Amino acid sequence: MDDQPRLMHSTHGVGMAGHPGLAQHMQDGTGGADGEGRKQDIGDILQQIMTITDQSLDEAQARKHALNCHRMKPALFNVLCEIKEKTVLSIRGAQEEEPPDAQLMRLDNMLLAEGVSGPEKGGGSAAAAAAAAAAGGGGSDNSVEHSDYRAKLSQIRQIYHTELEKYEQACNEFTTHVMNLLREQSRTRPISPKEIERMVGIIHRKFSSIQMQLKQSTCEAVMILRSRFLDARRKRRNFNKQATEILNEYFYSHLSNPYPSEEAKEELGKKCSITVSQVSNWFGNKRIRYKKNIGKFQEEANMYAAKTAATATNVSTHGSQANSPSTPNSPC
DNA sequence: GAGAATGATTTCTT
DNA sequence: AAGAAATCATTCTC
Repeated sequence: MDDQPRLMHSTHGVGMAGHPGLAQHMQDGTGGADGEGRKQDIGDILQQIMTITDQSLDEAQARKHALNCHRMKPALFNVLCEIKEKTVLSIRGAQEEEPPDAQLMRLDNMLLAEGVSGPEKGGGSAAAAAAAAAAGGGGSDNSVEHSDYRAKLSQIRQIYHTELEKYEQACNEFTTHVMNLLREQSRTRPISPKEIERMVGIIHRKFSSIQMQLKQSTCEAVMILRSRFLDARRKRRNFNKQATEILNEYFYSHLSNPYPSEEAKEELGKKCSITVSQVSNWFGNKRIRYKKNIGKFQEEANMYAAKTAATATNVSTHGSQANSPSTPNSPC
């Protein structure tokens, strides 16, 4: 009770000193002359506001309505909003730090690159393709591993998207809810649209930090998956005997120029169930190793020369073209 | 288990 | 960009 005059006085003081809105309202009233009467008016309103909680619900409701309809209400509301705005801003100014979204961008880029976010490319990302190409080796095993990778990646993708959607939905729902609540409350307490906007911003930041966590853990999951599959690239497996045979046959039958064309590489790759780059690797290795130690490979060279010669004879005798190399034999 | 063989990767050259 | 050369990392063979 003792407080109220002080409070009224101080509010009044602020209103007069710092808030032209109320001052103006107070001055351009209908009668004009008696400032004392206006002060009394505002004092009454504040008194009513302060005591509203002591009243019964019905009384309060009626009082609330009366206050809402009061001609001074908009002015008072504006003043209170301004006071609040000033105090809140001075408090917030210090604690409001803009989180660096560089990390968020990095995460987004990575998720996009890994094919987790963004359009689905038949479940296969660049990483999956790389894993497939790198794993190479025995056809069936490789494809099993590859599909395993793809399945796991799409699982991660699916979880990521459902979670993201859930967060977005929750964020929207919560924002709408809070906005409605604040709008509703702004009828009885000083909440400016600006403040509602700021509150929405805060909610969005909170939710985006949750999203960031989701993105981070998704990235981690992809990295683990990726490392499991891509680290297996060094876990090479030797080509099967038949593939090595086919490659050697080509190599020794083209010993004078062991550089298969792109088409020849593709054909060899198909025959051996390996990729074109694996064919290139094989020929690269073979050329350099042969050149380094021709003597060591002499026996092998002779063997394949005999073999291709035999095949050629067989072909010419039977008039069949099956199994013949793409280029005529040229024994060294 | 040591060393050879081999497929893949990296770096340099053409 | 393709290939040579060096090197790495794994697998095979003894």
